[in-house]
Amino acid sequence: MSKRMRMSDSRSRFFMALACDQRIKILELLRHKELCACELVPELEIDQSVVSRHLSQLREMGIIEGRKQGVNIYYSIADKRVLEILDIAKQMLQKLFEKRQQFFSA
Amino acid sequence: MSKRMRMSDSRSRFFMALACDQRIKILELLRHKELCACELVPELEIDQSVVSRHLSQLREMGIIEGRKQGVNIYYSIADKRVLEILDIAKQMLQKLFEKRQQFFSA
DNA sequence: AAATTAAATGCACAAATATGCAATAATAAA
DNA sequence: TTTATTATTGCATATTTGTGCATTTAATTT
Repeated sequence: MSKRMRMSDSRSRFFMALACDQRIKILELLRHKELCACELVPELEIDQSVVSRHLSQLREMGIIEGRKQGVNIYYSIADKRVLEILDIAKQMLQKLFEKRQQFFSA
Repeated sequence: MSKRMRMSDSRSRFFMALACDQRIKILELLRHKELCACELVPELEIDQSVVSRHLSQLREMGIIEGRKQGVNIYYSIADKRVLEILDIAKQMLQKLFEKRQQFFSA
């Protein structure tokens, strides 16, 4: 057993999957329509292999799912509740921003 | 600008604050009553300095807040919606677990 | 003032993460 | 079969993160 044991609880792993700009952007892009990796690459402006890995992570956590069609794999949100989480986080950050702004202008 | 630019979006930083066992445990401990760092140390079984840093991170994201009283700083949940997020994540993972178990026993 | 308790900070280090490049695998189209 | 397109995987690397130890700062108590 190492000195430090990170990521043993499932929820911390779940949130880790959301703790990345690109993956959040992927989820927002998938919010309304399914897309394949090759369509996501130009949007995210990172290497195709990196997009593939981000998609893997989200899929492993059951957040998205893939539908194979020909050479493509079309991804979509597997559990819509993740969108609820994204929305609550946005609200919380908005509130925090207002509170901090108020503090600095007082 | 470096080759890689992580963590520029506020939400990814927010989820990063939740992407750690100890910090989730802190939030669960604070769910019903406020506690000071010195009370959290024995529960988490990590160094006092580390607990202090975890608390800082959660506070910076507006998730918890501290109330100073004497030498102690009593921490509590600043925005209850984070508990909603924790609960939704738990539900999602439970569902995922059931789905995967079903898959492996089919 | 001195001692005590609590919290924060500087420093070093191991582990994890995101990334790009290159190569491979899988599938469809010619 | 060959070619083209798409997705995954192996490898190397820079950055980030979590951690502990030691020290410092802050506040109370003696």
